[in-house]
Amino acid sequence: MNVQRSLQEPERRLVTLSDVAREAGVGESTVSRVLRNQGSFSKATQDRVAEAVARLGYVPNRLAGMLAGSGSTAGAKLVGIVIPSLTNIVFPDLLRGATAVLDRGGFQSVIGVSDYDPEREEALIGALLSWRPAGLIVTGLEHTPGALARLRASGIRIVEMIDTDGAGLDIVVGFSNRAVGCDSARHLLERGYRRIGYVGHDITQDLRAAKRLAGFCETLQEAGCPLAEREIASGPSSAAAGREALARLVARRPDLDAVYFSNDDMALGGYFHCLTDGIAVPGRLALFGFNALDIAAALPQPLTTIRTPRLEIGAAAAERLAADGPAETVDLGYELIAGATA
Amino acid sequence: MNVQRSLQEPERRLVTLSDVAREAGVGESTVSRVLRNQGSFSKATQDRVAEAVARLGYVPNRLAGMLAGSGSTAGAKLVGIVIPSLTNIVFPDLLRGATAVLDRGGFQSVIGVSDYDPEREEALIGALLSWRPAGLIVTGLEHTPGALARLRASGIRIVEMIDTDGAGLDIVVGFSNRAVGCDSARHLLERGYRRIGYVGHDITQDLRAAKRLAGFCETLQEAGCPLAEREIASGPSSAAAGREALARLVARRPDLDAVYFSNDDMALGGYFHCLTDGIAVPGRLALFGFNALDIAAALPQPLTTIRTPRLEIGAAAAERLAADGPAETVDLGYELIAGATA
DNA sequence: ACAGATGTTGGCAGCGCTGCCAATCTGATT
DNA sequence: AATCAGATTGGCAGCGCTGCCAACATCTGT
Repeated sequence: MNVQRSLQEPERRLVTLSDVAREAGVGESTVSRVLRNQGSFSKATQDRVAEAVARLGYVPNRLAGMLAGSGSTAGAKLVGIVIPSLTNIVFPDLLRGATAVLDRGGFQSVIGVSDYDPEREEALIGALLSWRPAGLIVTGLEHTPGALARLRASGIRIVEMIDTDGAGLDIVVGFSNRAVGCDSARHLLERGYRRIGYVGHDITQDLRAAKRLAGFCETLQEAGCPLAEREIASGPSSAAAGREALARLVARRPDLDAVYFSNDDMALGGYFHCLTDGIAVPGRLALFGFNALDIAAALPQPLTTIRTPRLEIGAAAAERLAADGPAETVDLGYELIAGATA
Repeated sequence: MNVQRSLQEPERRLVTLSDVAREAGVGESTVSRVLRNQGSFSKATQDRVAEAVARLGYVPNRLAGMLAGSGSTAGAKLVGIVIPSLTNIVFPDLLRGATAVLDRGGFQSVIGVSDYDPEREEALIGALLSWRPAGLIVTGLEHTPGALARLRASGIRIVEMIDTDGAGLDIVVGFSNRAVGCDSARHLLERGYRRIGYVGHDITQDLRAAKRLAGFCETLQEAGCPLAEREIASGPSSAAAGREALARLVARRPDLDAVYFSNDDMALGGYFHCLTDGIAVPGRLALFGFNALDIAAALPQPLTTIRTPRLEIGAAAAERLAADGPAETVDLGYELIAGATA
């Protein structure tokens, strides 16, 4: 009850496990066992420890615990997660899916955001590795040589999320962006659209979008109906960028009858442009997005788009990380949402 | 160059600092100094250490470093951040602002997401405290008694973000949600709207929205023009929820001339309902949001809303955490964006 | 009554690193 | 040549906890 001392002492020493042991009149290892609910101890001991903990306001020191426990079976219950951005809802969703599973398994997760910068990703991987995590979840298959080397050398479980178009290091969970592009093209072709354009954002930043576009173009090509025109907005994807880019595109090519967007953010902006300029959708111009944002379904005309299993990917990544199965690629697929815009 | 051993040994031991010391032919402390670029050492030594590190593929163990360094000046360069959600863009923005500053200061951040659950927040605070962080950034001023007790007992710097309407523990950075509500009401009143309704989401989850509404209602009341009607959607805010809720509201009260939304997500849904049903905005019905989402500015009619300095709040929170100034409340204000919908 | 299970407990050596201090070396100063 | 400040270095004791092992205590069945 007396916390006065904190006012006097220059550096109040924090309560440690051995303080608790002394207070409870038991050994340190006993306290440790009780706190981790591991091994055996009597009910009486448990109560005395619990009391002592409460009385002293003891907070275990995870740093020490993980250090001491490292190298053994229990090991560090910790995983690192690297994502490129937090502003695109895709990544928070992946995070939610992963942390839900991880939390349940008693894992702590440490997150790094690379801002789509490969160099920064490499640095983050180094930083996260220095936490000695049980595993690492990263985004995409493309990494700097340095990052790849570190990941390989780490000897821990690595999960690469989202993209299955290419070779992974260990475990890969996602879907084929390339196939998404193909299916999107097929959908437009089936509906009779022939003068098809593309509106995207800076593709050097977003390799997955590039893969979708590649699949899209290829399918159009095979159908003898190549992509008519493309308009790339500089900078990251956003509704504003999509709106402006579509405006430029239709100004240049008024004959287009359908536009494929790099994602729903861009497509929403495109849709708003059509509303503003009185371009009939899909009569005059069809719009096709990617990601199935919640908001895209609430538009006056629900957007035609692709739903990706983001939470499921995050969850599957986390599950694979905890289990120790073989290296494998898990394709969770996607779903074409036939809205009212294409 | 030979990594064969990993194939033989059951548990390959990780390279440690003393391995590096041996390889470089120097003492452990020397390696430590070089790696942290602290204290003095010759260029020659530095090079030899760097080589040894590269040759061995050494990755420092942060866990050990922080444990050993704890209690001293350098201490743990670590902060914990607790936010209620990742799906509402507000929080990723706060995070971005904070981590940008924190990274620059050499801090690592560990993030916890409470899902708007106070109990879960308390648990997260406990978990983060066990990392022995230099400080903690939490969201809002309302916490469970248990959480408050832990925060107080921790003895570390605490920053509460976003909300300045109430008493904080230590440092508070944000703006007055109440004032936002008042200003929003004033704007509508000035423009001549008199039959004003409210569309919100589950307010028990979002205390800040409740404060805005309180300020809003009070100002209307003072103007002798009380809130005419309100419609609350269950669950979290979303465009779909806003759309449906507004539909219900106008069905019940077709006489309303303006609607205040709990935030832009909801307002966007409301706007879409108006487009769908041919309700003229703002002629027949004015719409007012909150948060100034990017997408709200790209609508055919830019949404009238409130821009909040999210990045700045995160950054200011991080700065205050690192510095050790006095406890204070920092009001970063907000900006009314007069769009075309109200 | 006694060996052998089973349950409970404490001691102590690390985990890998940093802080502190003493040792050594360098060059400049007297 | 002696002295000294400053630069450079290594040794070692922890940081707070967990894993391992030995020491008991208690309970079986014969």
